[in-house]
Amino acid sequence: MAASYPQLALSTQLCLPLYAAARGITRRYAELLSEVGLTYPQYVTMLALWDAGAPLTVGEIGARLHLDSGTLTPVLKRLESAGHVERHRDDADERRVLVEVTPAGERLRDQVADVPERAWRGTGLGMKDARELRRLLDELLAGLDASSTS
Amino acid sequence: MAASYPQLALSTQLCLPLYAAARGITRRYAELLSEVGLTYPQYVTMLALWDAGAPLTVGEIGARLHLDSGTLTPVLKRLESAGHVERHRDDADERRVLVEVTPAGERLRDQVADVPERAWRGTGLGMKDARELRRLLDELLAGLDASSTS
DNA sequence: CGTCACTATATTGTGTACAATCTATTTGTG
DNA sequence: CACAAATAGATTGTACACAATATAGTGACG
Repeated sequence: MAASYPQLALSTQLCLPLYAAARGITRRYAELLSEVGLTYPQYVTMLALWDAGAPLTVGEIGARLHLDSGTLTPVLKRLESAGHVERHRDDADERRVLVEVTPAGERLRDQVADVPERAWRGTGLGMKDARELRRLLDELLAGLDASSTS
Repeated sequence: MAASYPQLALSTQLCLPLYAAARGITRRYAELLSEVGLTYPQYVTMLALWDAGAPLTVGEIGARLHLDSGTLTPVLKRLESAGHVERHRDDADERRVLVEVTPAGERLRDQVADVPERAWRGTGLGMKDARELRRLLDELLAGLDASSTS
């Protein structure tokens, strides 16, 4: 008879709900964002830029979103051809590329201002649970960063 | 002066930590799974099949993992060509495809038995926090399912 | 017994993710 | 200053995700 492997049982896994919940909420955002022609990764990239209020390098965006240039470069190129951002080499350091929000990209902000509320509405997650979830995820992220760096 | 859009501030977003944490833990699993030649989606597919202890249809796997055939079909084909599963049309209903774990796929179970523990080690997430995180994610998943169905 | 709505899976096309590698700069260090 | 090591992005190749569509099989109803 085969061993039971309780540590592999689907019902005890934490990674699967995390994986499924992330895709689930991302899918919901994506439906709302398609109205303005943005994908979810494009949206969070814009969030990072809007939030900074100043041009960011590719690396700085990557640090905020935990994404590398292999993912960001094509995302930024699509945002640029859509007219939401502009990219130019930094004169002070020609290795770096500065990404700047255009006026059109700034106007996009109005159009997505209600997306978070619409996306989370109906998930049944209360304010208190949302805060607790956020705390646990931040703790997990900090742990992941710490142990991958060392 | 531009409006401040507090609901779009990175620091208040819940979707971004969720997105980043899911990719972070998936990446860690992927590093460990590469030792046996599995990707993370291939691993969770095997988990579902091992867990069921009997052949599952593509749809049944999809229901457990919240994935559709567009994602699962290529994953299952790779698992099949690696010799971990076999796929055949269900005689009773030719629309369905039954996926069965091979003896080689069964042996794989031993080799990944310690992956969850190794993946979570060092994240600093205690047993209590892990349980709480699991509860919140399940609640979120239930909410997402409920509001997408209606 | 057709046939039409429904179901299960596969295919196609677009857009990520990410490891590995490449190229152009920059920054010590002697 | 020469030049090796380090850094910032871009490129390449593989593998998801998922919407939209296509295809094939099933079942209920007239």
